[in-house]
This record gives sequence, structure tokens and C-alpha cells, in this order.
Amino acid sequence: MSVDRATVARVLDQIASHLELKGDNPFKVRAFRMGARTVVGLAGEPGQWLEEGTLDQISGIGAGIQAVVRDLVLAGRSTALDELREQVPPGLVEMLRISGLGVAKVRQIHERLQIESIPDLEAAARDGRLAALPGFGPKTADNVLKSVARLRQATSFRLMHHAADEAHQLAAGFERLVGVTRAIPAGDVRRGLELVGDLVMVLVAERPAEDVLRDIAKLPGVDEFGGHDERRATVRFAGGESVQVIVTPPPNLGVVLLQATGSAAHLQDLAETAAAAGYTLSGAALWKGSEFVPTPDETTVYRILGLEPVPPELREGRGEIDAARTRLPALIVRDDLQGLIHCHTSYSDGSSSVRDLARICGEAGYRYVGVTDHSGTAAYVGGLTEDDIRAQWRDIDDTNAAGAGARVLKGIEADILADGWLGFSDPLLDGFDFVIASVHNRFEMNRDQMTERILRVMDHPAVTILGHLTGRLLLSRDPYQLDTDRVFAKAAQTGVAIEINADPQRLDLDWRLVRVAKEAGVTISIGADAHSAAGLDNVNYGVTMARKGWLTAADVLNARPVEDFLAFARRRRQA
DNA sequence: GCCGTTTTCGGCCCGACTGTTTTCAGTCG
Repeated sequence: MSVDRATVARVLDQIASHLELKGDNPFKVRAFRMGARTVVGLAGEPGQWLEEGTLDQISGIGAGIQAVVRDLVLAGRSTALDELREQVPPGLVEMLRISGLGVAKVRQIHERLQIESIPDLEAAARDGRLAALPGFGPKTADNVLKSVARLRQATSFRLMHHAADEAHQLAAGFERLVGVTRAIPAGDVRRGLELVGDLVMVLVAERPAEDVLRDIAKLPGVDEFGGHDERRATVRFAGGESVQVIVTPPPNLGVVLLQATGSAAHLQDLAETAAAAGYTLSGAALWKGSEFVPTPDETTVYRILGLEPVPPELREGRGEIDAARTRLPALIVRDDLQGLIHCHTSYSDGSSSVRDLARICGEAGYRYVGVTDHSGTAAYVGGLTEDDIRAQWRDIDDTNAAGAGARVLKGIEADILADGWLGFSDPLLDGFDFVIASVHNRFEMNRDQMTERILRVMDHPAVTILGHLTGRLLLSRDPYQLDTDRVFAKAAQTGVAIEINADPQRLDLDWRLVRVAKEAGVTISIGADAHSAAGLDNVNYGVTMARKGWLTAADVLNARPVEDFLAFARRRRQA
């Protein structure tokens, strides 16, 4: 098993956390944290970096971090981390993931209460010992309990990009089994859900299912093999991954893949449609009375039932079967996007230069790329001052004049301040081609205040797009309180677009609301929120969310040609 | 640990908010 970027990043982060708890030099801690962020954004894989010596040229990666990468690639483990694990109780490192607890508090908990695990911490939060510590109080104890509950949930669900990576790796492994012609990730992954519970895999086999399952049970790394019947089993690997495997012969693939993909609500509607047409949809086959109906693919099943084939993303039991009786929307695809917008560069917290971004986007087939670094109020991510902005504009003009790659648009991701205004003067704002306005602080406002804050910023004619509207971070932070209906109504009326932020930790606007927004007449933009070259691919997750929200290319701002995109932004300023 | 047309040593890291306080430490983005 080769080591991937995510693993390297995780190990570097772990090293940083251990050092932090030990009370080591904070700048050293920071160096490892920055290193973790940097490697995620690098192209290629760790093994390659070593062979080609790529890391020597990367700023922020020096001898220490290179040693960790080398350890991981050559030995699969880091001696530096192994040593640190001897020195710091593992429970304390876990506690750092609890929001509201930092190093100082965790150390105090450890020293004063001798607590080394999360269950012990929970007990102390319940019985009042935690609140009694100096600097702690009832609210802190309450927050700890809430955050621990969320962490628990986070271990039973995974973010879609992690689940999809895992599913595709497993599929590649299963396809090497004798007699297996295809392994297809199904379930939540195939429907493109933002959070994935269980992995489901359909194997197409030209051998009896029992034989294939027997081989799977004997695979190296299989820890548990249970819940199985003649065609299904739940397999747990030593690494902790678990997957439900369903084996089918080719003639039944259509029905089996449908059933394995779900959702329950979609299958319920489908079963009723089948019954009305005189068919029975069982777990593994389609029947007309007692006659077996072959279904080599899903399209066959839908067609037999008089329906248009329903793309997996739409199968949520939200009216798609009714729509499929006549006509389903032509859902947007990645190639419909003409522009890649919401990209950070090395001017703020991104890792690519303007010129690199233009080149990479050009190579990926985009006609334009919207650079949107953070505004100056976001100091922690190197937000741009007015001088920085003017320097970046010159850089963009030079890049466009050189004409290599996608056309670069001048944008900014401006903080929406607590009072609903942007932290820039109007003349400066006028210099941008477009403006994304986002909330980055004061999440705790009540619903009325937050709604007013956002409605107010929409009155500013420079605002083109509202970024990550609800502020959620999947599995770690709830959306803030907001009256989205009022925001949608105003967006439709004022011609402000609303973003689907494609960062797999955000995927905000939620796809369920995307459809509501569309019906309210809102234009949607798909923002990559990319901080590196690798992050540009995030946009695929955004497209998946757009599809789940029933969007066509016509609904999406950056599926339009550059002139139309710019006109959309300009129209508001001229009104 | 990383970096360097000021230094191979000595800097690097800002501001707002929260919950705890009675003037501020700790956390977070």
C-alpha cells in the first residue's frame, strides 16, 4: 500500500499536536501544521516526490518534514511520530479535536484531574469537576459534551471525498479477484451524498456468488467477515474500513445496482410504479408474474417501467420518479463550466501564483478563472491590503497580456462584517470584475441579526456572489441561524448569485436548499474555494451538489461565457 | 522546523470573540 498525500498530512498534523501538548516551540508546531497544508496541495504522490526531488523546491518543506515523508514512503511509519507517542498520552491528542479545548486547557485537565481519555473527560464534564477548574465554567463543560457527541457522529460518517477515495481503492482491489469483471461503488457514494455512512459495493461476477465471497473472506487484511447470505456480506478490514459487498451475475446487474444505490425513498416509489405496471421488483431481480425479466443495466429497468433513466444523484425520493414519467432536467456536468471561480493564490492563503493558476485552468479546459483572495479583515489567512490588491491587479494584467492559459478575472472574497458591510471603499470595490461576499466570523448571531447582516450586504452593488451561505463545516460546525427563504427572495430580486462552495468540508449551500433557491429564481455559482492546484478538482464535488439540486447548465453562473459572467456582475453596479 | 539582497542565527503570530473574570487567558479562523 503506497502512502498518499492525505496520510502524510495527517502524520504531520499529529506530530504538530504532540509537540504542542509537550509544550515545544510554537513556531516548530506551526511549521509542521503549515507543512501538512502544503503537502495536501502538491501535485503527484509522495513516492514520486522523493524520486524526483520535488520537495527541495517547496517553500515550507525543509529537512525535518522531508525526513518524515521519507520514513512514511520507505517504512510506512514515522519514527518521529512514534517517539512522540511514547511521550504524550493518546487521549490528550484526541482531546485537541474538541472545539473549545486548546493545548492550555487540555494540559490543565490532565494535570489537575489526571484525565487521559475522552470518556473520563465526559464524566468530569457531567459531574461538575470540569466546571470547577479555574478558567472553566458551566458553559465550557456544556460545550465539551456537545463537541464530544459531534466527534462520535463524525466517526460513523465520513466526508464524501474520503468515502469516495476509499471506495475506489477497494473497488480496484475487488476487481483483481478471479471471475469478478467489475466492482462498482454504490450506496451513498454513488448518489453523491455529502456525508457517507456505509460503503456498498456491487461486484459483477461470472462465477457463483458463494465462491467469490469465499475468496473475499480469505483476502489479506480482512478482519471480520459477517452478516452474509448467498450473495452478500459485510467485510471489515484491519484498517477499520468496512464495506457491504453484493455479488451479482451480469443479467441482474440493473436491479441489483439500483437496490444497492438507493435511496430507500426512491426504491419505494420505484416499487410502486413497478406494481402499477404489473411488475415485481424484488431484492435481486425484476419479475413479471413468475417470469424472470433480465436487467443487464439500470436503464433497462427504468425503460421497462416507462420512465426516463434517473441519474443516481437524483434518487432521493423527491419527486424524481414523477418527473421521469415525462422529462428529467439535463443535469449540469463538469464540462459545462466555462469558468473556475473562487480560487485563492499565494497572495493570501493559497499556494499557487496567478500565472500558474491561469496555466493550470487553461490546460483543464476553462476559459476563465476568478481569483478571489481574502480581504484584509481576514488577517489570519494573510488577507489582502489595498496595496496587495493593486499589486495583484498588475500581476493579473501582465498574465492576461501574456495570454497563456485561461483569462484571469479580478475578484475578492470579502468578509461580510458584523454590520453587513464590506471592509473596502467603494472606489476600490469598483476595480474588481466580481466580488464574493462571505461570513467568516461572528457565527453566534441570532437568526434575525444574521439574516439582516446578509440582506444588508446584498444591497451593495459590488456584491456578485454570496459565498458559503450558511457557514457549515460538515461534521464539525453547524450552519449558523439564517432565514434562507428571505435571502433567496432578495437574491432573485437583486441579481446576486449564491454559491455552492465545492470544498468537501463545506458543500454549502446544501443541495436540498439548492433546489429551493433555484425555484425561487436564484442564480447559482459553483465555487472551487481552491487553495492549491489539487484543490481545483474540488469543483467536481460542487457539480455533484448542483446535480443533486436539479440544476442544469442554464442555472449556473460560471457555466456562462466570460462576457455574460462579467455582465451579470456589472448589471448590479449600473442599476 | 523553516527561512534569508539586511542576518546561517534569530526571527516567525494577527485580531476578534468567548467565557471567564474584575482585567484577561485561551481559542479560533
